[in-house]
Amino acid sequence: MATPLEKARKDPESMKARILHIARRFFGEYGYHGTTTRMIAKEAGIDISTLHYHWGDKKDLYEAVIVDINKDLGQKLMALEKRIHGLPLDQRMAIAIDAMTDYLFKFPEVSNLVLFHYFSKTRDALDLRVPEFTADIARSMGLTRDRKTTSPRAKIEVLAVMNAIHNFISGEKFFRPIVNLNRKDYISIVKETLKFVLIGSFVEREKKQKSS
Amino acid sequence: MATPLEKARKDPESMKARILHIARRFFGEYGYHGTTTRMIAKEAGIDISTLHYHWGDKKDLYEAVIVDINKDLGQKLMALEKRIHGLPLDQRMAIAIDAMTDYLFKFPEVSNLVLFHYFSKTRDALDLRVPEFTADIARSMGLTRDRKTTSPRAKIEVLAVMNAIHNFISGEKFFRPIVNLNRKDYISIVKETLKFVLIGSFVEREKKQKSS
DNA sequence: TTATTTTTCCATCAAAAGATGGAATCAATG
DNA sequence: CATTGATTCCATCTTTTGATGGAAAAATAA
Repeated sequence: MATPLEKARKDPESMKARILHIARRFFGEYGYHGTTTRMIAKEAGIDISTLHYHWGDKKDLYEAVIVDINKDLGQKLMALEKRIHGLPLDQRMAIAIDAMTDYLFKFPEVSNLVLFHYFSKTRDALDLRVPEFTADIARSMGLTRDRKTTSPRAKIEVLAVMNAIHNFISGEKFFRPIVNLNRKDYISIVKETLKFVLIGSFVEREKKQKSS
Repeated sequence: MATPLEKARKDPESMKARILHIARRFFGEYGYHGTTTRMIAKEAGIDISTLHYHWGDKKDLYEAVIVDINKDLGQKLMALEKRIHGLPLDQRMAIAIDAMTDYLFKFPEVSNLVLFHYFSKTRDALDLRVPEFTADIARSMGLTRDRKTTSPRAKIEVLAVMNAIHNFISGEKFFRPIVNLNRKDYISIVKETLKFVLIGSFVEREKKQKSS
C-alpha cells in the first residue's frame, strides 16, 4: 500500500512530486509561515486548488516535506556508514564530513528544513515525529560503549557535529559575503574548517582511551 | 539625539520597551512571518494600534528587535573580551564558552534571532545591516596575524564556534527530549561538550605554531 | 468512439493579518 | 482648573492567505 508521499517519490515526473520538490525549497527558504501556498503554486505554474487537490492542506504538504527530507537524509547516512565502516576514526570523520557537505550543498533545503525544525515554532500545531539519527551516528562514530543505549553526552556530541555542518550550508547566503569568497572556495574552506575543528578532539580522546 | 530604540532601552518600564521586549521573544520563537502583531499586543495586554503607535509597522518593530539584540550581544562580547584578555588560549576559550552559554540560556531569544537572521529569508524586503563581530572575536581568539585584516579562514572558524553555541540554546526544546535531561543537566553537558569539541583543535594548533 | 475517472482551473469564501482614523482617556503644564 | 499633548482603544478597512465547489479539460478505460 503506497502512501501519497511514496508515490510522489517514486515518480518524480508527476505533478505531485513536482509540487513536493518546489515546496521543499520554499519551506526551506522562508519557513512554514513565510511560505504561502500561492508561492509554491505560482512557481509550479499551477493553480492553488491543484496543489490542494494533490496534497490536502498546507500542513499536510509541510509534513510531507519534512518526512521526505528526513528519508533522504536517512538514506544518505546509511550509505555513508557502509562506506566508512571499519576505517580509523580520523578517516571516517573526514570522509563523512566531505560527503555530507557535498550532499547538503547540493540540496541545501535539507539543512534549512532540519534547522527550521530544530529552532522555530509553528502557530499551527503540527505533530510530526521525525526519525532520530543521533543514536545511529553515535554508534558509527564509536561513541557508544554499550550496544543498546547511547549516553546523553554522546548524543550531544553528535548534534554538535551535525549542526556544525548544517550551519554552514544554511548560512551560506549570510556567511559568504562576510568572508567574501565565491561558492567553490567557500565550500572548500568550510570543509577544511569543519575537519580542523571537529576531528581533532575526538581523535585525541580516542588515543587517550586506547593508551589507558 | 536619542533614537526610539535608545529611548526604549533606557527606560525598560515604558510601554515602548515592554513591547520591544515581548516582540523579541515572539520573533525569536516564531520568526518574522510566524509572529503576528496581534500576538505581541495580546501578550502585552494592549491593542494593536498602541503597538503601531509606538513602533510603526511590523517591519520597523522587527528591525528594532534585531538592532536591540545585536547591541546586547556586542556589549556582552566586549565585556567578555576585557575579562579574558591576556590569558592563555585554553582558559580564554573555556571562560568565553561558559559566559556566553550562561548569558544566552538566560536570553535564548538572542540566539534564536541570530540564527533566524542567518538561515531564513523574509518575504518583506527588510534591509538591515547588523554589526559584524566575527573579526573582533577572531582577534580576541588570536586568529589574526595582521592587525588590520582577518582571513576568511579565521572568520569561518569564529562562525563555527559561535554557531555551535547558539545551536544548543535555540535547539533546547528539540534536543533536550532527545538526551532526556532536565534543564540544569542539559546546560552543563552542553558546556562540557562545547569545550571538549571546540577548544582542543585550537589549542593544539597554537602549540604547533609556537614550537615551529 | 463513448463512458468514466483523474486532473486542472476559475470563481469565490471566510478567516487572518497588517494597518489607520478618530474618539476617549490619561498625564503633564500653566 | 483648564488646556495641551501624549497615550490608548474601538471600529473599521484592505490585503493576504488558506481553502473549496463545481465546471472544464485531459487522460484512461471500455
